Amino acid sequence: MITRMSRLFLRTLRDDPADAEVPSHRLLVRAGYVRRAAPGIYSWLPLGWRVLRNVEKIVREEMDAIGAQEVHFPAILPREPYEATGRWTEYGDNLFRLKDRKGGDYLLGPTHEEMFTLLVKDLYASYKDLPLNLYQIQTKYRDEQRPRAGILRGREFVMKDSYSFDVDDAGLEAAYELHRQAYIKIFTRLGLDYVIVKATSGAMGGSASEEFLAIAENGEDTFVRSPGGYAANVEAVSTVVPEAIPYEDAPAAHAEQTPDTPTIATLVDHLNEAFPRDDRAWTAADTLKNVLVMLRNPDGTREPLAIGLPGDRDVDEKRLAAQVEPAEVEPFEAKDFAAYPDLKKGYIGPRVLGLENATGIRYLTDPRVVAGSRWVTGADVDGSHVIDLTAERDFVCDGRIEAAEVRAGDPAPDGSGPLELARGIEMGHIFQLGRKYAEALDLKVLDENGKLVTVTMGSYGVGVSRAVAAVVENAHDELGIIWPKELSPFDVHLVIAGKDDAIKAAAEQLAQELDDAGISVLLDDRPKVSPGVKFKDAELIGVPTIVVAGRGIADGVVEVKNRATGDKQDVPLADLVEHLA
RNA sequence: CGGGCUGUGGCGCAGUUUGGUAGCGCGCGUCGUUCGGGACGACGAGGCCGCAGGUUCAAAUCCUGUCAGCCCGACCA
Repeated sequence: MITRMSRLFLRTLRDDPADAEVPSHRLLVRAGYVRRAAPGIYSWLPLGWRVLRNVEKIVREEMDAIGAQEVHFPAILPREPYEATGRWTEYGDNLFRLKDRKGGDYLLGPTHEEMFTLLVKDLYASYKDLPLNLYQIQTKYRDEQRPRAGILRGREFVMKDSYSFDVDDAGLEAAYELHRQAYIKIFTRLGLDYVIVKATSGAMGGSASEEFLAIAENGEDTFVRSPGGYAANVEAVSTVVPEAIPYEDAPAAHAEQTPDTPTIATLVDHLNEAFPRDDRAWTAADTLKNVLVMLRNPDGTREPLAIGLPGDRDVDEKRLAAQVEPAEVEPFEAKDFAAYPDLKKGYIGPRVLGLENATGIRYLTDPRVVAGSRWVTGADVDGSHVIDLTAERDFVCDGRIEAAEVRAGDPAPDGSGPLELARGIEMGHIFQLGRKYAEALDLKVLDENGKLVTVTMGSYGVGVSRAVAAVVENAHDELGIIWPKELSPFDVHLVIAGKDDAIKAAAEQLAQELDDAGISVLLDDRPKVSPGVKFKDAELIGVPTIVVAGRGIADGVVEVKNRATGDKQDVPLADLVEHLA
């Protein structure tokens, strides 16, 4: 069927909408793909709906190809399963909750682990039924505190989620690898510039986990990569541990007066003035900073934690949070200091920290604090620091922690060169869930010995509606969108440029021929619309091939334009179908 | 939840300081001219000025409250 612009439910906007900031949001609204219905909630117009379905088609094909079977759950879900896994409360305000007329609790599904697990439990009971891979393409609901960036982060969005069910770890790993390969195909077909990064498992629990990030300036996730191909989420980067340093001949630690040096900067200045080094100046990296936080465990108990790290680095809150999960990090407040009189704020040293020392506070250090490394650090007396305090000889810690910020130029853990920081949009997430949900919901099967075993699961997601926006972020210019072939709402945008009946007739015939050949056509047959407007709209809408039927018709040719490159070429009418096929 | 900015026809905005007939551009309708890079003229339709109170003879404009949007931060399987 030929789609006619004269009848298409579409209105393009000449100006950028005032409430849109990021390119994908601006362009999808301007070009008439979506309209905002409520904060973070969008309606899809004919053009947008076609693109969304194209994404779904790619996802379906690749999921079907690995033997996953499509199902469809309700979006509105009962409370009980989410109560069983603790997520009714864990999700907090992010959950859209509602009540039925009898007062029963329901929720709009933010994700469907529980429902899939229960469905399998409902029907299957034997190892012979496994492995099993199920997926759905569903509308998900999360009442985000601050939806933003249009389609990129909405409160209602379309997601493909799939789940694998296996009897053993080997099966889970195979299912995971299958998904990984399928995702590579999906994101390649979407035309996204993406990277696969190691991720932390987050609140989902489980172990192995990777994220597929579309590389984009407007992305919300920071990741690192090296020239040698290493890539990881910032939370997952491990520090390269320096060699231990022999310390037999190291000078003894000595406490010195360092009045009015409450910050690292003032301390370094004071050191260089009062205790200059022979070889070089003191820097912040010579100091050992001890940061205190309070951890709140899921059961509500609180426990202090001290973190020792080089003074030139700050604690990265996300990295710290990922390390101490499921506990939550809270600030160490004045009243907490009051409870530990040995802590001298601004002059805290490792010798009062640690389970075996005065305060009994657990003390974890950055991996860079290796045996034999020498530090300037607090002397636990107001106005005094210790110089040459040597790790292992003069103090010990209770363990290591990866909580220091990662900086551009830091070495990649696999030796593949210096790290670079970049931003990405999370497009897919695969992980080996393990038995967390199966245990909570009691999904067990009989194994070949007739013994009950808990099923192990994997969970895999693709942001389908988000992909539409991510692709636009990746592929646009100042004129509008530039769709990759597989996503474009149409194969060809045919513009009638001219009022001649001969031009119209030729264009109509071309449209029919293309359509007959299975090439979908958007025909701009709007009467009384000037060619300039039609060209601008075509560029804004972003169909990759624009064909102009205009003055060339007299010579038996049309102009074929490549939206991406701007290349133009005259093609004889008779050759057009073959040229575009 | 903190900080900043903003709510006026479908879209983009002016008007608010100093209260007194609600305006401009785009878009939309009719007619005519135009027709390869967002054409022109004429006439026209469309607005409880976010909402609720208050002050006043009179409120888009002043006061109080409230709701919403956007951006930054915190949060985010």
